[in-house]
Amino acid sequence: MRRGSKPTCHDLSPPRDAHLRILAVIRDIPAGRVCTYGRVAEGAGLPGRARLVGRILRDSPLSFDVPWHRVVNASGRISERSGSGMKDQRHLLTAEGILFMTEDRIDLAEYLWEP
DNA sequence: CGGTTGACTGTTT
DNA sequence: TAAACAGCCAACC
Repeated sequence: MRRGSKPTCHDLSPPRDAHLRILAVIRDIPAGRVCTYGRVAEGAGLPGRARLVGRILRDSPLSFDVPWHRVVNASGRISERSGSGMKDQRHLLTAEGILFMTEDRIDLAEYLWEP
C-alpha cells in the first residue's frame, strides 16, 4: 500500500460510516417489532439525527437489504413520502403479526424494540 | 458559499 | 387529541 498520503476509508468517521451504522441498527430490528427513526439514530450513536435515518432509507440503495418497513415515526405512524410505499409498509407489518391500534397507528408500548 | 428541503422529534398552544 | 413551532443537520441546488 502506498504510504503516503491518501486518507483511507478506515480513518475516523466520514458521513458514510454513519450511514452504515444506521443500516446495521435497522438490520437488527426483529420481525414483529418496530423501532422509531429517533431510536435508530440513537442506537447508531447519532442522537438527534432522526431525519438522517429517513434520508438514508429514501436515498441509499442498501436500504433494500434491511427491514426498512420496521421503522416508523415517534407517533407510531408510517411517515409520508413521495411515492406510495406507505401502503406496502403497512401490509408488511401486518404480515409480521403487528396489529394496528387505530386505522393508522401502531401501539409503540407493545411493539417498540430498542437497540 | 448560502438558502432550501425533509421516510423526524419534543414542546407548546 | 391535534396542530403549530422550533431545533436539527446532511444533501442538494
